[in-house]
Amino acid sequence: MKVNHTKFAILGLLTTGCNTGYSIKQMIDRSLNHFWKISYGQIYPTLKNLVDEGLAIVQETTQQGKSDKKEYHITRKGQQTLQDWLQKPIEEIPIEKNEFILKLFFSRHEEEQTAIRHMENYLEKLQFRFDTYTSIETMITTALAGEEDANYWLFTLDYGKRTTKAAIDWCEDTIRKLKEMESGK
Amino acid sequence: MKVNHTKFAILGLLTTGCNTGYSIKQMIDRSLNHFWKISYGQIYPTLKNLVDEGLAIVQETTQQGKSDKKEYHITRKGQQTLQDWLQKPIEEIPIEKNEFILKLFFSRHEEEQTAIRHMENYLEKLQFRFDTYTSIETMITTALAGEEDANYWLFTLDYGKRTTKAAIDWCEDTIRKLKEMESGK
DNA sequence: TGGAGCATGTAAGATGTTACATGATTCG
DNA sequence: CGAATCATGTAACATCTTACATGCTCCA
Repeated sequence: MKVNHTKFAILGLLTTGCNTGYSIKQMIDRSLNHFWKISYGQIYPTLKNLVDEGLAIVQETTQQGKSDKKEYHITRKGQQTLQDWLQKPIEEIPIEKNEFILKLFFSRHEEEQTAIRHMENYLEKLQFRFDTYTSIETMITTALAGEEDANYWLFTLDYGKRTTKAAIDWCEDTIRKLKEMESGK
Repeated sequence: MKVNHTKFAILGLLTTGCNTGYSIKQMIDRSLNHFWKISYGQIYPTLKNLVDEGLAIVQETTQQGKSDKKEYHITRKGQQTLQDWLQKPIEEIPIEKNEFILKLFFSRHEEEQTAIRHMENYLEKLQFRFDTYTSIETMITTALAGEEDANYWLFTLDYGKRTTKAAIDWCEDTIRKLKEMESGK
């Protein structure tokens, strides 16, 4: 029995004030981006499915002038479904498919110089990511102090920050080791 | 232009002494498991493609008694292709799709008690993973001291250990915070 | 007037998993 | 003798990405 987590991600987002496909996508890109991502190609069909299954309802707003807009709202049945999913503990820790680490694994076929350059490139990206997390954190702490969700959002961000920090430290140490390997030849 | 990393993972494994679909799968499950995984449903067709593209050759061993066994070996062209891929720096850090963090994000719909239980379950799994890394590390350090690949394998393991350790620390701290939230109600 | 943002959607293809089918050997 | 391990493979399905198509509003 396999569950479609994407469906639940969208169902969950309907409870956070996002109620159009567009705003769901935005929320994902801005806040869930470090542990989940979904494309429009999944969002719109899934939204339709949710309505078909009675987990959400849609109100089509065909306003004057303005283009069509579909507002989705979670139903009681949808809330129950979300609850059930939340209650269920996860079975396995996910495996992060990491192209960079994969390349590193085979790097004896490369020169140390190249490996070092790639490592520095990766480090830069990690630092950028860390800074992004920090600024989102500041934003949540200041702007959403009262929001009920805020605590949990901060937990997930903290997770992102800590694992990224660990990766940054690893990068720095590994660059050092690679430089030693190179000079010790 | 999208590259099929799986193809390169298999090509790379052909250079580490794995030369049957079965042994490739084993290596993936035992050593690449923390940053890459591939099912048989991908391995065998990919191996066939590699041969079609001239990146590998196959020697069919139809031994007496024993069942068929296909030994794959990388060709010079395959080595070049692997090299080219290794040279190319990655464009983006991967996003780890994490079901657990996704659930946590929506956890205000749950009771703290439940969240704590889930957290403890996750922590346990992380600790198990960490221990696995440690034992693989010991194995590589003792058994493969001379192996050319060993250094790079240890780097990737260190990455796994450090990020897992960071996640463990985060778990412990977050459990503490959740307990405070609960008692402070 | 042109670009950014708001807004919805689909079709084709890439990618990956699961379940199934088969059969030999080895070890307890 | 039965279970585990070695060994290869496919078909159906699930999942996800990319490219495309459309059209509005607001602002510089």
